[in-house]
Amino acid sequence: MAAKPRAGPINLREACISEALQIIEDAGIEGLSLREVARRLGVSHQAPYKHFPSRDHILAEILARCFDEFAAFLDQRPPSTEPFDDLRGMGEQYMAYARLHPVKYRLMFNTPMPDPDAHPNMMRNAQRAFALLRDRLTDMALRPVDETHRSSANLDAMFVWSTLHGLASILQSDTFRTLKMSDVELQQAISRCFARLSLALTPLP
Amino acid sequence: MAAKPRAGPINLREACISEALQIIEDAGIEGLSLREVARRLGVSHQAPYKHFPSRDHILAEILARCFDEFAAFLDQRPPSTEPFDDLRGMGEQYMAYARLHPVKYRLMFNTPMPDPDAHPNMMRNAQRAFALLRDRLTDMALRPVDETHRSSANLDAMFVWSTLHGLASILQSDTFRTLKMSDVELQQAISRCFARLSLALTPLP
DNA sequence: CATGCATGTTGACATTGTCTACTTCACTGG
DNA sequence: CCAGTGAAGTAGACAATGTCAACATGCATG
Repeated sequence: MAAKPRAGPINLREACISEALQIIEDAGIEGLSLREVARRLGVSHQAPYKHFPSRDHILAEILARCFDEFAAFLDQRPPSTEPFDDLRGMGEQYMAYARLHPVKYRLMFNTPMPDPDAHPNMMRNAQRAFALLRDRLTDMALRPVDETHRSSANLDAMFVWSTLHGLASILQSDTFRTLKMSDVELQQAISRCFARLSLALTPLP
Repeated sequence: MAAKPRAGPINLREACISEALQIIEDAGIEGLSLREVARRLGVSHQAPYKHFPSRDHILAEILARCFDEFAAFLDQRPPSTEPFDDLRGMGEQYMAYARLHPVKYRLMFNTPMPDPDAHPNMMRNAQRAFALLRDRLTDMALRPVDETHRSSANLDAMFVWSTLHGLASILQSDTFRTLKMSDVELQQAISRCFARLSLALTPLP
C-alpha cells in the first residue's frame, strides 16, 4: 500500500538531494539545475520531476534539512556551569557551524530563499532553529539575574543572536571577501566580538 | 574624441541600470534578465550588451551604486558631540537604510555577488562603505590612542557592523517574521541592542 | 570625402525549467 | 492467475535566457 522501494524510487529522491547539494558545493547555487542533477545521476532530464514539482521544491527540501542539521548542531554544545562560558560556548558553536559548513550556511542565510509560504516544511524547520537559539540564549541571560525578567532576557538574547548571526553572515558574505581581511585579523575580529559581547552583557542599571 | 551623447548612448546605459533596479524591486534578483531590461526600454535584446559585457557587469554596477548610496546615507547622519549619541545616530541610520531600502540592502548583503576581482569598482565602493563605519568608530575616541589604534578600530567596527547587520538581517528575514514579535517588542529589541552596544564599547583593558 | 568606431538590430545556438504524451513494470483486487 | 492501475522513468516540445556573430547606421575625424 505505502511506497515500497522498488529498487530505486526513494533512492532517486535521496540521490537527487545529495547530488544537488554536491552541485551547489561544486559550482555554487547558480550552478544548480535539475537537468545537471539528472545528468550526473544518469537518468533522463525529467526523472527528478517525478520527485520534486519544481526546482524550488528541491531547494526547499535541502534548506529544510540544513536548518535541521543546524539546530541539532547548536543543541549538541556541551553545557557549562559558568554563564559567560556557556554563552561563549554557544557562540563558538554557532560560528563553528558556519566555518564547517560554509556552503550550507550561506544557503540558509545569504541566499534568496524560495517563497516560505509555498514551502511550509522548510519554514517550520527554520523557525525551529531560530527559536531554539533564542530560547537558549534567553535561558543563559536569565541565569545571572532573577526569573522576573524573562522578557528583558529575551531582548538580550536578540542582541546576542544578532551579533552572532551578523558576524557569521558577514564572514560568509561575498561583500566581506572584498575587504580582503587577513586570516589573523579575522581571528582577532572574532575574538574581539566575543570580548565585546561579554562586556556588553553586564547588568543594565 | 570622448564619448558624446548621441541622443541616447549614455542615456541608454543609465536607463538600463535604473530599469534593472526597478525589475529587481518588482520581481526579485532572479527576475532580472538583460532581455527584460531591453524589452522594457523598447530596444533590441542586444542593445544592453553594447554597454555591459555581461549580466554580472550590470549587477556589479548596480551594487557599486548601492554601496555609494549606502555610504552617503550613513554619512548624512547629523553629527553629535556626544560619542555614544553619535554611535547610536549612525546605528539608527544603518537600521533606517535597511528599513527604507530592503531590496537594495538585501542585494548588497544577502545575495551572491559577482566575483569582486572582476569588478574592482564595485569592490572599491564596498570597501569605502566599510571604511566609513570604521573611521566613525575611530573618531569616537572610545579607546586610548596607541599604535594599535587603527587596527583595533577595525576590529570594533567589525563588531558593531556584525550586530547592526545581524539585527537588520534578522528583522528582514522571512523566518523571523514567523516568530510574531509585536511592534513594541521589536522597538524594545532595537533599543536594547543599542544600549548593549554602547555598554560593549567601553575601553578594553 | 572616406574611414572607423560606437551604437544598435537581427538571427542563431546552447542551456534551462517545465508541459504533455508515451513506456514499463511491480503490485493488487477479482 | 491475470487484467489493469498507478507510480517511476523516458522522449520530445516549447518558451525564455545569456551570449556570439553578422550586419546596419551615422557621427566624427583623418
